[in-house]
Amino acid sequence: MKMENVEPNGVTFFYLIHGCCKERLVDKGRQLHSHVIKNGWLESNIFLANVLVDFYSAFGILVDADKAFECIPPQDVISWNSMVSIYAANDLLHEAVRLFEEMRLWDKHPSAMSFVALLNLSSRGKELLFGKQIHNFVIKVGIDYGSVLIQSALIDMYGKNDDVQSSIDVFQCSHERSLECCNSMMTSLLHLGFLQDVFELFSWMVCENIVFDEVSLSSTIKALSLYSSPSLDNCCLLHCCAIKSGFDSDSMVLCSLIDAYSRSGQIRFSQQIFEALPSPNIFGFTSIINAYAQKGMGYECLAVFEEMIQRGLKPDKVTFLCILLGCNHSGLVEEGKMIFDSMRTIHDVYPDRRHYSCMVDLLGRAGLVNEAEELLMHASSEGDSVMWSSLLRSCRIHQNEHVGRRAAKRLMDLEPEDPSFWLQASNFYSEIGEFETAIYIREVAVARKMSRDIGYSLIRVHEFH
DNA sequence: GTAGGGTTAG
Repeated sequence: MKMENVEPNGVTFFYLIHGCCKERLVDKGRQLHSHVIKNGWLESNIFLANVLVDFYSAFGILVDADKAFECIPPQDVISWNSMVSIYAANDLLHEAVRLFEEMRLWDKHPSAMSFVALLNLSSRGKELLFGKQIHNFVIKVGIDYGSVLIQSALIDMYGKNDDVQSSIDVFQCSHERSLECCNSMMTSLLHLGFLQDVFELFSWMVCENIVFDEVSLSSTIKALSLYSSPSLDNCCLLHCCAIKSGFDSDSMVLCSLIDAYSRSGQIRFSQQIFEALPSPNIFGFTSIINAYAQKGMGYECLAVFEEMIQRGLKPDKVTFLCILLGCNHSGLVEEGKMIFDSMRTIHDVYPDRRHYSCMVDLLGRAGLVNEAEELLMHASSEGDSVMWSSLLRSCRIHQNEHVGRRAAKRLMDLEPEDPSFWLQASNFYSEIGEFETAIYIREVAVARKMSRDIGYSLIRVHEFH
């Protein structure tokens, strides 16, 4: 749209660049940037400069965000905070800390947001000590200690660093009634596996008339899913809750419901939810593929995957892992091989350990033990104990003595301290009739387990060759 | 007349 008789200025461009950020228009934003430079607005308008930093960071173009930041003549606290957040989001801990230090040298006073950015950094980087230092620093400086933002960032930081008690302590001293703190507490509890507490917190919110949102609800549904077998009643209860509160069109809520229903054994409800999704995204597709995979419905996984491709969605590592699991649980060997090969060749997704592990299992179960071993060696020169253990199991089932010996040896080399792998190796040797070796390995395993349990070595353990 | 921001899936 062209504006007539109105001369656009810095403020106009501020809104335009903001819009490009929201609408994901990277090229347009770049054009606007050069326009801003030509007009010499950057030096006189800190708002404009700051929105450019955010624009580049929203697209992950760190280099240009950095350049835009350097162009701002006197950066203000917002510019600094944006850069610290960007470094934090890109896991550049040292750069973020360096910038924070620099900011203090320049005598720019950190705001609550500065601390939130640093706390997020320690959450992401699992830096508990650093997080505690920031916590103490916040108390010392006394800036906005009571703010909901800082409280919820602290609850999250302790939760992500597995320190549940500190997380609860902060929550109990915080604005307990704030949605932000409740949600952070719920995600921490969920992350740490305190599922019952997630339900209790949710009930408490309802009783206290704290209006929950889609994050609280999806966390609660997720907690339900993680129960070994959620009851259908509870799934329906939370589903009704979603409908009543108007969150039944939220993608996150619906994905957790797909998961919860399938785990409760009611895959048809998962199907219904998926089919009713107005425009399923990659999460929706992967949720239903995962549900089918867990139920051993391999062909359904493949059909949904096909539909996903036809809609132009790009599958990622998680999607492929779910499809391969589906093929594995249904014994679809050729299909699994085809999908696995297509990851790299067609979809430009590189398989990691989990995909290789799934394929080793798939091939091994099908009796293609040599092929499985070849793939395992290809995954990494070492392989890992899970893959070797799965291969050894396949060798036992399909009586492949040759590969089995190698797998047993590798497994014991990789896990000298884990008796369960040694017992598996021992069972393999009994299976192929080498009872002496089987007994020897079992004795070593038992001795090691005992010495580990007792705390010191009772029996001199000889290396097995 | 213009801003940054907590939790967030498969």
